[in-house]
Amino acid sequence: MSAPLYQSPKGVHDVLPDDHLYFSFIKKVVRHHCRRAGFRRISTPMFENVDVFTRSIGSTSDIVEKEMFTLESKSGKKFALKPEGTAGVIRAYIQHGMQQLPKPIQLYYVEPHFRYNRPQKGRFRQFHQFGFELIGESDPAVDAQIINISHRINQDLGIDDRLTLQLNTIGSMTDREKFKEDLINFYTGKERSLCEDCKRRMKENPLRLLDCKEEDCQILASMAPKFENVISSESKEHFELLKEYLEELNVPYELNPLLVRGLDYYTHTVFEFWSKKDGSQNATGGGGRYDGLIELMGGQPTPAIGYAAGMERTVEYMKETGIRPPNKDAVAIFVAQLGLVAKKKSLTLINQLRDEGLNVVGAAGKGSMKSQMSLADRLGAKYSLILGQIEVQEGTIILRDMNKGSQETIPIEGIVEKMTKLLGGKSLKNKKLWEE
RNA sequence: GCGAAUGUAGCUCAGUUGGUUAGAGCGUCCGGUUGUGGUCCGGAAGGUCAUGGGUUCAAGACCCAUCAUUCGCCCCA
Repeated sequence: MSAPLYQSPKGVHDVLPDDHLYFSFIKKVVRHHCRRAGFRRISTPMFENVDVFTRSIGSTSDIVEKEMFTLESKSGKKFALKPEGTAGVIRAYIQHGMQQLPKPIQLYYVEPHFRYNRPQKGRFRQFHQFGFELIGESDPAVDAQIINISHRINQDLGIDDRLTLQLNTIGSMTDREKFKEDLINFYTGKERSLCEDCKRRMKENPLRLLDCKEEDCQILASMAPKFENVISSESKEHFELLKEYLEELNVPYELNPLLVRGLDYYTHTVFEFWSKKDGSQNATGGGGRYDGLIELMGGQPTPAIGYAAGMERTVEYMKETGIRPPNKDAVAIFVAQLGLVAKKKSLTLINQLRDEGLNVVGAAGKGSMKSQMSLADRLGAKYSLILGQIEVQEGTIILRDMNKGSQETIPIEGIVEKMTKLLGGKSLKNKKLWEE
């Protein structure tokens, strides 16, 4: 590739028309499921005060430590491009007094997000996520419903077979703090037997110590304190009920005691959808309960749970699975024309056909019949309508079936109705689009 | 943030141990005599060989830097 004068910065990409077929389809499926379940769409700004993220996600998490795109205003205010969706939604929830609204509050979003990390397969600096949050209900039945919706979305996108649902509970904030302490106590004095990564983990993310692949670390991990001994009976019961509900809903899951999420605000239920091929490396989405977050951000103590998934990864899995999204852009009719009078007539004809809700393209320039037909072919038009001087004079038009390669000359009178019938258009004539 | 590989036309790639005007297939455009696509045939356009330096009489090929992509690690969507 010879370098163009300008190219997109590292790790960020254009979404080209072919990929938008997938994006549109994913959005449609997400919207469908969210609406059915009472979620309403929200968009939060592309950037927030940096504190919104450091406070919620946790200042020691990787996302905050090294993956945030930060901006600074002339007056020295610090902002950050949003690295994930939940923090902004919760900020908006508190700011707009949604605490006063009847619970639960259910919100969904489809937005770009930004993380400054080294690009890789399925990992970009700008990427898109859809997600949903349910605020104000702590019952495990809600956890089951949220997981069920994400599972159903995967099913409708055709990628469910490629994924496994990993499920775990990480207890309450205090359970977890206690457990971290226990782990650190246990590992203190044993640092010599740990690999370099684990020495680092001990300081930064002790829960990950249990997840190491090194043999020596695994031996130690097997002797380490168990989370079962720390978890509160309340959290345990919550998890037991959740599992029952998931079985009732027929949602298959795998228990994964080592599943930890990278954001600090999670409590109790955590889950991720892992690729069967790449494991956690390419999780398509994940979520969990965050009962402490709203209070942490200055609101009333309120339980909540959410899920978010990456669109780019979803598209990748759809492609690998061979799922082709429907092409709503497909051209139904191509109108070819020859001569000035015919061209004039074809302009109104094209308009009339479009008013019937059909996708219609006509030759704009002055190409030959040959080049017009070839264009019709490449656009994948089902039918071509051909209007020349002779037809204009005779009051006829040629209707060509592009797949069969056959054509007939018919009266131009009633052609719009005929085409609408043939292609099943959805008339937009005399209809205000907002009345739909 | 760490380690490694790659970078030749819109796309997929050739390009011999450095040697004159840089190649193919696909795609694009135009033709194959009147107003008809998908096949076939012919022709054309399109590349300062990612960018910038350096070595050499000579560099797409060798060296360095930069940029981008890809693959591991870390982490995550």
